[in-house]
Amino acid sequence: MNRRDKILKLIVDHFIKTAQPVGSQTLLDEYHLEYSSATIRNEMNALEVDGYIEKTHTSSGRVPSSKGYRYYVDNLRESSLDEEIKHRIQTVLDHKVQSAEEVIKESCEILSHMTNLVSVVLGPNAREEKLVNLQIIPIGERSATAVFVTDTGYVENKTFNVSEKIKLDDVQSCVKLLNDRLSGTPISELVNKMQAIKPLISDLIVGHDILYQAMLETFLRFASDRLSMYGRDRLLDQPEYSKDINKLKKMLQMLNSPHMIRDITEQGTGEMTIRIGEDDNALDDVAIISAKLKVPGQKEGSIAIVGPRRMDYSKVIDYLEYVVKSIEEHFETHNVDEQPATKEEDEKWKKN
Amino acid sequence: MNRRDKILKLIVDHFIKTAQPVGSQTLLDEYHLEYSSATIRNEMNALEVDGYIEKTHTSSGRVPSSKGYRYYVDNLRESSLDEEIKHRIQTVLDHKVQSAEEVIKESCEILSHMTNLVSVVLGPNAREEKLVNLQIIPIGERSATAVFVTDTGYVENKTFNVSEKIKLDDVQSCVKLLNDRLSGTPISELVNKMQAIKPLISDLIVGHDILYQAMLETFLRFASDRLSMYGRDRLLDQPEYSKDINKLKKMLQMLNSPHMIRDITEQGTGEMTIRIGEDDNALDDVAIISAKLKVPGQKEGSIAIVGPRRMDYSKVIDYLEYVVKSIEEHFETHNVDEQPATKEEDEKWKKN
DNA sequence: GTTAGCACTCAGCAGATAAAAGTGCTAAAC
DNA sequence: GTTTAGCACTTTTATCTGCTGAGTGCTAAC
Repeated sequence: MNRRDKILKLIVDHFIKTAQPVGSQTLLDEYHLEYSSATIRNEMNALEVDGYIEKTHTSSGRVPSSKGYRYYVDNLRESSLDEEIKHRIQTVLDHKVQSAEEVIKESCEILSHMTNLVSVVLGPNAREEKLVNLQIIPIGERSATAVFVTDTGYVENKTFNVSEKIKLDDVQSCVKLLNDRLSGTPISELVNKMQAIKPLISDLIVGHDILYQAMLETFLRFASDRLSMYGRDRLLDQPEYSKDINKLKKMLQMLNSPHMIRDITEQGTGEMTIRIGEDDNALDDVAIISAKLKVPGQKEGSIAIVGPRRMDYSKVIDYLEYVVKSIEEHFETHNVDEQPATKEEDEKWKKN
Repeated sequence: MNRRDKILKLIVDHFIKTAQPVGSQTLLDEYHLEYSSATIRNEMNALEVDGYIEKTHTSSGRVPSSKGYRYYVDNLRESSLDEEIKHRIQTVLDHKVQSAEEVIKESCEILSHMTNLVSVVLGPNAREEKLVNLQIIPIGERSATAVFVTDTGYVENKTFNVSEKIKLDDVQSCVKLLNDRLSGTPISELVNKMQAIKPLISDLIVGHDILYQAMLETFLRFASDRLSMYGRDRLLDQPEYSKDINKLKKMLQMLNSPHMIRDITEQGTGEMTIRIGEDDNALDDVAIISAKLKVPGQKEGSIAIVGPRRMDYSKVIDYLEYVVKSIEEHFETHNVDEQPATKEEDEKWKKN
């Protein structure tokens, strides 16, 4: 590894650990480098010019930029799998009586616990679920129910109040428009598409915002029904959030937002997608590491780790990869429903 | 209402609204009282001597004490039911297709939303559920599973690792002790009883803390399976928590703790129990308003509102009462399974 | 190309000071 | 015997000031 890369790696490593901007002297003191702080400063300057690191103010230490993290993830990180995660996951898998759902749940809890980040699961089946039909049914003078039906037969509904009287014909044409445009849309794309349609609805009908809002909320409920999160409270232990409640609020909002389902689902080409928020982006100071999860007999699901950009990528990526692989292998080789006990296990039970 | 009460009421009212200590001048300015600030000060002094209000420091305004809140709740508050909550709950109840569980869920979401506090439900059936049997089953050299079974047939298990080898005999006698002592215990009392037994176990077995911890965690999972919470994130909007993350952490911890189930369940004589934390108490700066919920055909459940002591008691109590009563009446008069449509409703459907 | 040295920047912290919001007490007014 | 005006006193909070430490960038020498 060349010197510049080495320095970038150390900066990212150190910042991940301390959450403090890192300076040339600190780096020298901490890692006993064989060149002077001035040299490091020169390299840092170059790294900054190229956009890998940033300063928080003119005379501060450096902080990795989004680009810097990206480069780190792609080229600099070293793998880090320890025995503990292996052992804990193995314990879960050894425990035969559990369903796939339970195994996934427990694994994600371990994942969250060991990374101190939030883990999110989009259950199998849900990833490719499509909207089939949408209805708005008046159930009184001033209230109506929005109903969503998906191709897996799932129904979600939400009753809402309308403040003014809305014309039934308008509602009908609005529903027709929505069905024409949205039928067959996978739920992961639904929010995007709905946003695109919004102006069309607003032309069509008075009080469109109430209608639109209601549908969005129905969808939100719909989404959160198939999205499980573990370890949300652990965010409080991350210094970026414990020092700035507003950041925490923003983070929680985004975890609850209907866009979450898309962010988890939207995969790159590989098995694992690493999304690092850009400063100008909605993701902001957030990183999402998500992986596909294939369990035989079920459609594809996803597991993701969500946290601040300053996360231990090496650890998170390797842990997540290990967990997903372990679960997949487990369910490929074992048949969940009829579980033949191994000789070894038989003996243990007899001892009892 | 005598003058002292009036002043106490205003202090509590104002503090609930602003979360700031309230002084004599503020009170005068804000509420145009017909006596001077000096008189108010005298009364405040008396109220402080009697323990209804406190100072945060020598020359600060006053803050209601636990006793003050209590008195306020019992004697001073005025009922406050607005149309909005009635309307929103009614909308939920009008929507006939929903099960009791769904109705309760939606109502609690409304409750949380309109009070900006957390609402907690202990589902019907769960309140009187009793532990029947407890087992610890070794499933390998270094791991074991704790299993809980209740009288409703519910089973919860948790696999855990042991760091040292624990003798099987010890485990057995430990399990026996636990079963002897705990069988038939309602889940609400389980944590208390377990705590009492802890020293006995520690005499009995090496590595007892791991075992005890595992059982506690099993129970925690058990408890959280039957406890639903709504609006946890709204705590962030309460100034007491948005200014002091540690308080927030403590609050979340207590919401997650296995004691929660007891705090929600432990009822006084009436339908509604109002628990206001004492300073020296574990509840600390927390108030819990909980109500029994009886739905025909199911055992008793509970709905509770949890938040900082500084909460709008008038609103919370009346809202909660209204919601519980509405749900109960709804399920008393309506048979959920076969729903005869009223004439009025018939017509609405035909119009469609 | 590397590094020692130096001038410069800026956040953060410690005091100092002043203002604001309170209290308690006393003595006069009602 | 209350009530209240007035005043001295206390404490928090905000603002300014100066100082320190961690950092940078640049230049000149190695």
